[in-house]
Amino acid sequence: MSKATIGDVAKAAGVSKKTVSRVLNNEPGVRKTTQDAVNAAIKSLDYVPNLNARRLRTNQSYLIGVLYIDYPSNFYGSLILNGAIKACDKLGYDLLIRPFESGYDAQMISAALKHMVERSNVDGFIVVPPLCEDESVIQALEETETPIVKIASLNQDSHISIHSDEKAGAQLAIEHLVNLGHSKIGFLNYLVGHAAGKWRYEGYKEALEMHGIEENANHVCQFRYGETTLEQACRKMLSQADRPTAIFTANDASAAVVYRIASQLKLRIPYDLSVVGFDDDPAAMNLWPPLTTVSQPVAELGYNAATILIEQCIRHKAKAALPLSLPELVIRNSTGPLPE
Amino acid sequence: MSKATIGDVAKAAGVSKKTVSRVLNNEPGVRKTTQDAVNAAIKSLDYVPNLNARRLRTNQSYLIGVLYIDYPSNFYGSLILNGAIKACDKLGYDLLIRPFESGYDAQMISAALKHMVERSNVDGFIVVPPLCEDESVIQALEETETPIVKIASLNQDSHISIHSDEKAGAQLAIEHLVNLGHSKIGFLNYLVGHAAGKWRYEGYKEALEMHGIEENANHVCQFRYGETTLEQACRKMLSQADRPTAIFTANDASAAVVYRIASQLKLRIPYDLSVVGFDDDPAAMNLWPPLTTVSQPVAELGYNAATILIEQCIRHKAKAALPLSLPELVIRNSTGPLPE
DNA sequence: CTGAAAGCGCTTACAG
DNA sequence: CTGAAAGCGCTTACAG
Repeated sequence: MSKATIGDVAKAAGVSKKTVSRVLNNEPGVRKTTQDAVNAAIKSLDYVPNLNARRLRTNQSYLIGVLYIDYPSNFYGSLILNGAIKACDKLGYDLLIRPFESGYDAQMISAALKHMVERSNVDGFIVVPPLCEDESVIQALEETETPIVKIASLNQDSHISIHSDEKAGAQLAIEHLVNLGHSKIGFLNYLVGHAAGKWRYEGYKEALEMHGIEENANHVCQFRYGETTLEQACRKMLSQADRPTAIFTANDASAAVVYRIASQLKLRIPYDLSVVGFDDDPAAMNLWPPLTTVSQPVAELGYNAATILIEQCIRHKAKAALPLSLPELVIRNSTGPLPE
Repeated sequence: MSKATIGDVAKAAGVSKKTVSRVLNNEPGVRKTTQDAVNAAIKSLDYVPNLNARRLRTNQSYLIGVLYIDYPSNFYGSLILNGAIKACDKLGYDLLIRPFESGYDAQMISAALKHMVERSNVDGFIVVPPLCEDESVIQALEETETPIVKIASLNQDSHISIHSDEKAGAQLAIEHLVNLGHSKIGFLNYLVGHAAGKWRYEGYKEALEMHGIEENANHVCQFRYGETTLEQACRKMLSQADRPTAIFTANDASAAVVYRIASQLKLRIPYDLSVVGFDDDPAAMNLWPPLTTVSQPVAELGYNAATILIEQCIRHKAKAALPLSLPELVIRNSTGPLPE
């Protein structure tokens, strides 16, 4: 097991502990032949540095915290974690997760953050939406004076936010519908207050404009998540004489609502109505016909967030442009040509 | 912030560092008045012990790892994590998660475990099914010589396994159906090879026996997870002249299959067919009519697993009887009286 | 019941 | 390009 210490390696390589330390940390100014000798000793002794000693000495924990709301079937959060773990593995960090119940309050947040910072000494935080849109959370975070990176946040002034080009994703959806001949394209947004809802709506608007289609207020419904008027509004939209022939929804969960209402109104998908969602949520796998949707590389967001947090915010390496992931259109069976 | 050290506290309380350490660790043999003085100093200095120093000195990480397979909508895994985190918070530990893709292989496992043990120095592991039923995983785990606690494992000889009384849960389901007048009660098991599948089947059998009902081989279907013959078998079972009037499924996902087949066969739930699931899986929330199912306290399993791992396996406190959580029947609308 | 000394395994600050 | 000494903040092993 990992019993060898830096002293054993130093002795085996015929150098000082400090020189071994230099090699371990890729510090410059070590002769190539010395490096090789040290590396050989490391290998032959099966040496693994003692992280706890390094932690004590450098006063860093090499731990980063992820704050998210835990709700059933949170595929988004899981993928963020997966991506972040991959980045941590690569950079020598570990991930500390901190799920909150949806009924969290400001006091629970600040107690949890205090615990993570004072006891576990996390070096930084990744904050997943919708938590990163909660001012009380951000404020509590700022009080800890610990670096943070947000994911898909509306407010990008005070902190770095990692996201994909969701607007472009929405445009992909609209373009697909226009190519199928549709011009009466509705929009159902259940994510008002989220960056995602805003960006996807912007993409919808700009794509319509690009194709010379006028936006029709009767074909657009926007709500906060949890507002139960969604179904009524959807029913109303689809019951109009001048109803849309296609609907783009800001998330797949809303698309499921459209399916239900369409079935009640005897509108067959895709023959009478085309539907495009957003998210490629596995929970939508049960929808019939299979949903055409926009998929963004969520794990990549988690990976990028952790990487930027560690390299730029913690290690203060040179800042580079933030990566912008690209969503893709996944064409399945819920979209079809404009009915004659 | 947490700048004060044990030395500052010692000075403020007029005692030695060792005595402060005794108070911090609840070691016996400190006079009450001394304790009070130390605690007052701790409070006034806002002292929080430096975990990294303790880690280095005690050669423990106060970290425990959780191994699980990551798949979409893994509500079970999430609840285990939530419960385990709660226990860790209470006992001064942190949780390191390690999700594997379902296509994992033995080499990925042992590389990941090596990393967690040698680099992150985890003090113990919690292993979630179905990973804990994989012999290659258990073997790799044993090679690390680190304590482990399994959750709901078939093999309970070599390691502690935490689970609920799933057999009793299954019996609750059958009793409910018997009370509604049913005696032709089918069983659909999609979890062969899992402890859950075994225990739920045993509960089914014993409950039938208890009520003097003979088991009918044509009313029982058992498969490994992922075998696609489930639908066919279910259709066959329900197409028989002597079909069951009620079906108990070993998990909610299988109940969803029953719903689909029943709909194809024009069997109305619950009028023509009663259905009881197991898990109370939030993914089954979309089922109509709402599914009667057995719910086990999954977060409690995670809590108990972490507690036992830390107190018994790591700290070697006195062993007590393992806790046995109790499942509950959640009656919704998929079960009704035997049709006339 | 309490304390002085040593040391866990690294890195920092300095010297050469 | 390399190293000797000191020290991070705790706990262990011992002494009284």
